[in-house]
Amino acid sequence: MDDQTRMLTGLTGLGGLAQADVGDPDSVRKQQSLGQPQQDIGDILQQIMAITDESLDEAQARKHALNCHRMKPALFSVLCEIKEKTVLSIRGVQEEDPPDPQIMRLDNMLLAEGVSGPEKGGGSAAAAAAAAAAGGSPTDSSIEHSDYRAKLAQIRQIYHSELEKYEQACSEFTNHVMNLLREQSRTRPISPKEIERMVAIIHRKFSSIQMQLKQSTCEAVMILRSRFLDARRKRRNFNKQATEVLNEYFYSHLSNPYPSEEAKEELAKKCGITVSQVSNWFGNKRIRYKKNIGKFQEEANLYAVKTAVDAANVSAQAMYCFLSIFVFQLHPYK
DNA sequence: CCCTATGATTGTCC
DNA sequence: GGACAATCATAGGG
Repeated sequence: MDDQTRMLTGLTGLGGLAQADVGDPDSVRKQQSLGQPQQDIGDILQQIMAITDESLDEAQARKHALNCHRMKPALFSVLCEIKEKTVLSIRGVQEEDPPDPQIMRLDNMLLAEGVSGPEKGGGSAAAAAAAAAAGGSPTDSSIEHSDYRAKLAQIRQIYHSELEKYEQACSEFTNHVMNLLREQSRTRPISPKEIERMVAIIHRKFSSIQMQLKQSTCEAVMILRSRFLDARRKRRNFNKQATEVLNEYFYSHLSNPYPSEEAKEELAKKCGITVSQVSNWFGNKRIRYKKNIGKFQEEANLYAVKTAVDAANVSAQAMYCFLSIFVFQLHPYK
């Protein structure tokens, strides 16, 4: 049982006492006489304990009786005071929550993606950014571009309608609770401060729901982005010459196929691809070669022969030169 | 249409 | 931050 419920139960219990008192003016005098305070407290406790067994109607009647009781205002203020001292002082301090970093991240992302921002600029800007990031030419991406925009708009629309629903539900619920508390504050010791805090609690609850909405919207946008922007979807094989250059390097450095940063740049330039593409290529090549050396044997031989021939060409020239000199030395002036 | 090749991404490890 | 391993998604050949 929480504090408030306990307080309510206690008061309705007193209401029961009050009802009995109203019916019998003598009992007030009896109660006020110093002779039987123990007895009275016993009665009150008895009734408090009994209240949970009563029906709603009975409780209502007791509440009404309490409201009419002449001691009620005094009792009420005492209860308020006690409550203020205990409950509020314990819990009333650690409020004022700072802005949640998680929700701020989500907000920023939704804004950046054009979901939560102003209607027009955001979405198309994001789509344009998307197209640019994808590296596609404006013409060939225009179909996907508009598709992307349409899907984003759909997400946006769902997001806003859900948000509106949540906000409406939140304010409806808040109003309902506030009215209820105001109504009850006529019988229970509820201060305005407490109502305020209850509203804050409700808002926190609803904002956690809102966060879930934001979270799932972000996920949807990420999925959409990945569907449209994932470079794997736009993969093109490198041209033959580029593959040749890369393979030549790979097989001629088979004992240590790790090109330096400079070598990568050189290869990238030769092949007309980016350095990271070179890195990807070597990463893929190394792992795939290692996994199945047999499969690559033929290719390896091919490039080995190729480089051998190249080397031979060079050495043949050298050899010819050397031999010429040698022969010249053997047979000068011949 | 299925299967393999291949470029890119993601997550993990050092 | 790079290497690696697993995986994705498409290209391309039969």
